[in-house]
Amino acid sequence: MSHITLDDVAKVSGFSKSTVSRVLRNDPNVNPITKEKVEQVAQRLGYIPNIVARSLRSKKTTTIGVVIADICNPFFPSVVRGVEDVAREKGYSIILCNTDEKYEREKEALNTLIQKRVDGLLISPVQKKFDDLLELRRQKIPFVLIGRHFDPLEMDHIVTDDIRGAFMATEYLIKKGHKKILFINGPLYTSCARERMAGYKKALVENNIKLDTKLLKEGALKMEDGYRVIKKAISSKLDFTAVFAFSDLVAFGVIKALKEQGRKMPDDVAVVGYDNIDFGFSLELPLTTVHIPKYELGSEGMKLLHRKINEKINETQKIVLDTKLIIRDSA
Amino acid sequence: MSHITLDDVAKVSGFSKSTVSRVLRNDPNVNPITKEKVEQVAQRLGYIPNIVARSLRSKKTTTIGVVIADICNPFFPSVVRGVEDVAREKGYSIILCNTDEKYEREKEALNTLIQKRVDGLLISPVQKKFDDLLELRRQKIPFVLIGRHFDPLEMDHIVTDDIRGAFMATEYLIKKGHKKILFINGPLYTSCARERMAGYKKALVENNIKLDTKLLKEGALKMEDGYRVIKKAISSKLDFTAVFAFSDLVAFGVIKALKEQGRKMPDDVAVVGYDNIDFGFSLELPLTTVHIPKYELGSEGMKLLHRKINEKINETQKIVLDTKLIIRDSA
DNA sequence: TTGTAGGCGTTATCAA
DNA sequence: TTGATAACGCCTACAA
Repeated sequence: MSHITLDDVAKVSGFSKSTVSRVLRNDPNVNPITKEKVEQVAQRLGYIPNIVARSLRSKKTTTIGVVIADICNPFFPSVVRGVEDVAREKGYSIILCNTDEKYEREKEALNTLIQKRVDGLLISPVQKKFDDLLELRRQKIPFVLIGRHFDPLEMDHIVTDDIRGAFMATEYLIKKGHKKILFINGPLYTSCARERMAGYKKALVENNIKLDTKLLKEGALKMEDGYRVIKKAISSKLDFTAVFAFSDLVAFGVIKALKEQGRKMPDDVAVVGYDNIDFGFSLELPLTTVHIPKYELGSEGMKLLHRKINEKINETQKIVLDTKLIIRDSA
Repeated sequence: MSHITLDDVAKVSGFSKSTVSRVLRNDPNVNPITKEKVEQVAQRLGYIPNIVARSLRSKKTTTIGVVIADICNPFFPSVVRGVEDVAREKGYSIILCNTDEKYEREKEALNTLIQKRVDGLLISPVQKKFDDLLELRRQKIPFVLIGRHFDPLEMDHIVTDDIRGAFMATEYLIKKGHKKILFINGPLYTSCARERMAGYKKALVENNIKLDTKLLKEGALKMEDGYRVIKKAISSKLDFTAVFAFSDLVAFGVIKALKEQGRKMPDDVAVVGYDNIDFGFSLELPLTTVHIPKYELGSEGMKLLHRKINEKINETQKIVLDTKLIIRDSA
């Protein structure tokens, strides 16, 4: 309850509200001596600017919304950290929302964030629907998509080269002699799942391996999903010598299931993950995986958003970051 | 730029601003028919409440600040998730700030958060200084400390029973026959490091083992710290048969260094961590550790904060959650 | 149940 | 360089 307002500082210092406001905003159009005096009074009274009031008047909240699936998914902390570092540097705070990949939650989050008048948004969209994003656009609220994008819709985004990532992973397995590569993909409503599928197929085609749709699974997001798919695959006697998982998390489930079945890795079955999350290196079986620049996804995404907010850029900006194959012991 | 304001809805619907305001806040004192009409108009015009304006007037932002060391530290995502789940349920958003254990950063974060008039704060304090927290108290802004606390200062907090946690870990090692237990503790300016030290000593005393200060190291927070301490200990021919690390992260560094030295675990050296972070189970060497209820630290912390904000509780609330020893393969 | 008036604390605009 | 005045969009108090 700092009851001290700009008005109080004005009265005590003897200057007008406008002048005091200028001083406190570091407006250059103010006499240095005045500035000094006002600052001293403000200091002495313990004045604390009310950003809510400032926001109402200036229509800027210096706050941005960050909407992700789940901060507990080891993919996201680095992304969020990248965002926050750049945001802080530019004078923004971030409001964090988890959607758990549920469209309704995403919609609610965006609604709240719109009502709170954030200056912009960074979103890793669920992609089951996108009406909420169109609404954002209609409201002319700047936003940048992170890690996923909508093909036909022209929306600013920053993603990784997942076609190439999946291609590298698959080709690596093929070069190792594998022909029956079980691909446990993510939900196909996500752009990254579709692109990884494209990369997987491309590698097969270029190496003259016929696509076997029985080796294509989709919808995996968590460790349990990988575990379940493998258990089922084995009980139904599916024939495969390698697994390419949608994420390291899914790969962990795969490895767990495979181990329970007594399959040796990488000899009986080779496993490749995706994301290169922390500690993937110190696992029982150090994971071969595709590295995604998570921190940069966040930091560069925030930089783009900042430009979108402050410059009037009309063209859609699309940033694609490189992926990299990390070879360890699991394949 | 939804230019539609409450005023517009009032004019179009033919009612006054107050009535419209009542409708939109679900104030019971309004004729259902009126409510219906107003809601329809609001809907038709695409009215979006401006929470900034509401906050200025009502002095409530429905936003709380969450100040932690680093979301990339695997300890924090669950904590933050616990906070966010409860916050969302109660109608709050969370602004996330990382301090990297730097007091200046904590102070800046709190400053910004105060200026943004958050309704309350959840803080995992750096503890090198606490002037900023006293300022918070002076301003009568509700806040709850998470995971750390200040002994003499009466501040609301939620922590885990680290004396007991460290006691259990140490005693477990002793029962296994270890007498020379290297304790790589965290920075002693943190309450949890001091309490774990107390638990460590208590276990020694109760088992008639003389404390060897050469086996006491402090200040470790990251993986590198654990790695470095072990390297140095070995090069200086320090004699130890077990290591109790401040965190799983530190333990990872310990294990790495030990492995490089060709020491077998747990036979040559037993290692116990702390926190029970994800994937600690699937490491090359599944980690024996002390479990901390991270999610509950966040969710219960948020519940307490919510009570602090809405009820006028004067007594300091102190919550202590249980810790639990998780025995796996590293010790 | 509804309406009127005023103010929350700041910045924008215009004038001096 | 400084000041007066009017918003920003909403809610609170009080009156009708």
